[in-house]
Amino acid sequence: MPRMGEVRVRFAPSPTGYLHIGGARTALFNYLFAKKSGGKFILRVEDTDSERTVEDSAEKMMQAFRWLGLQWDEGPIVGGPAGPYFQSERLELYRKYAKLLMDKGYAYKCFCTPEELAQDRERARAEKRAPRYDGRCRELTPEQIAEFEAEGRRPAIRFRTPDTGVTVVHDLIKGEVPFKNEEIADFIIMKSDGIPTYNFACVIDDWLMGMTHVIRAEEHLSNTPKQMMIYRALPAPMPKFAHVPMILAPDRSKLSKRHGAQTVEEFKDQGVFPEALLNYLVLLGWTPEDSTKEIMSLDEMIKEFDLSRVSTTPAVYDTTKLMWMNGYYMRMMDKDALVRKFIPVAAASGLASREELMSKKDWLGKIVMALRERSRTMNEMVEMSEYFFTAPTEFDEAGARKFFTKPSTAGLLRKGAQALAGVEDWNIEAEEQAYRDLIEKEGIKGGELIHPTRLALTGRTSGPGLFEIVDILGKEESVLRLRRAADLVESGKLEGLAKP
RNA sequence: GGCCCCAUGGUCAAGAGGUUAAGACACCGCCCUUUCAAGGCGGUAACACGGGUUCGAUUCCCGUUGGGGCCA
Repeated sequence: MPRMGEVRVRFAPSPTGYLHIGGARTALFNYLFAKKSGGKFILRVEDTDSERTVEDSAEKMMQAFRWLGLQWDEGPIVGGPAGPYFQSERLELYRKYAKLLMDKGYAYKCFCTPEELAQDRERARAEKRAPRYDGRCRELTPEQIAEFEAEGRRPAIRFRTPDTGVTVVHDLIKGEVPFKNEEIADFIIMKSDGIPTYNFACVIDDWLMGMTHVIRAEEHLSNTPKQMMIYRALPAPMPKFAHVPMILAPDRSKLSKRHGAQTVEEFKDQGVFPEALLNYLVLLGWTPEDSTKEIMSLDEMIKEFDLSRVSTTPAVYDTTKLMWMNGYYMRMMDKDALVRKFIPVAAASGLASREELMSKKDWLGKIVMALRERSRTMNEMVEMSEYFFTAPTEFDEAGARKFFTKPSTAGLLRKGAQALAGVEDWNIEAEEQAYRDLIEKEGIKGGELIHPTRLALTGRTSGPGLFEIVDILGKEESVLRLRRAADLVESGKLEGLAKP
């Protein structure tokens, strides 16, 4: 049994696909609220709609939670005292309580077929009336019921809503939200196939699982009075409700597949760090008391989280800021951590084998530190590191036009190669000194040698400091690439090698 | 269509009757500099509209418009 007074909250996804960022944010708020109050965070899978349930989806979502570091206290895999945590395994429970509500007169059998109901809705729409159930099966006599059943019709079960009065939701975020009972038509709690509807299963589970607070997306606010009616009929203690504003796509519409990256998994695949994603998400709809403080660890979020500071305004997510934040986390990360994260991504991209990478950790450390301030995601970093692993076969077009067209450049590159070849003790200072000496001897500006050298070494015009590159590449490779580039410049055959 | 929620810069947002209306991202400029970043400094940019209430409304109330949600 749950401890008396223990806070219990849940995140209850429908396994219809991947965990999207709106769901992740709602789950995060629940998690923070639970941890802040020393309570339990429960995961429940709402998989009663078999048509919409996607194979493996629940597993994928759980993986996403694990990756984010949001471990649930009760739920699938870990179990718990209030299980099972899959709704599909709780059907008997819903049937039992639906019967109880019928016995008490709060619910009744409805024999209207989905087709008939659809027709009614159609007609209502045509007549510009609110489509709502007219209560036609409300007062069926036992004889009529027997007759329908004799015809083989399977009834749905409807909840009888009050005709008068007001149901007010005392929402922890929105405040008092009143709904006129007359606006709420009798609604189905069990479909004719014996499957509960969302509103019903949700109440039965939240009740039986001992939820003290229901923190969920605002799209459920309009469903809440119906759920409250069920709690009262059961009767069951009512949890406190908190509806968090939605996260909208950049065009201000509801998040959907056509809006590009918006699932946790996609961000993971882009090389976004879980701590950065979490940090970004927590700021969507919530600010700590010191609103200038944006960078927060999960522990700090737990310490500072407060439902009263959750905003009432829907938020549009902005991947630009997420990317900035990820870059910030990257810059804060130390060498070893970066190397650890770099290896799997680099291996997956085919830059080098995992084994090879594992054997060159010191060398990778230099790469990672050179690129740390220039990349926002691990994927970007790996992409930028390419030339450390393979000599460039193409050269930036604008760069080649600028730095590889002067005939004197070839000679300069050769002299540069020679200078580097002469460096005894291979370290950044010595390498730079060799180049500086050459620059002085030639009486040229630093850039005249440095820019063509960078292009020769990397094929690119931007990147880490030249001597960092030279140092990482090593003497032999640097000299080789410089000579090869010199040959190329001399040949004048830049066509075909230029990358547009 | 009915009901419900929401409305501060391009985005996230603070503010809760009297403020030069914070901060962050993005953008622009300057500095630093071998490039690109990072960093530093500075800048452009907002209270949707109309009525009230009030000595005074971004802030409170009503409406309009717009967006979102639920009924589906």
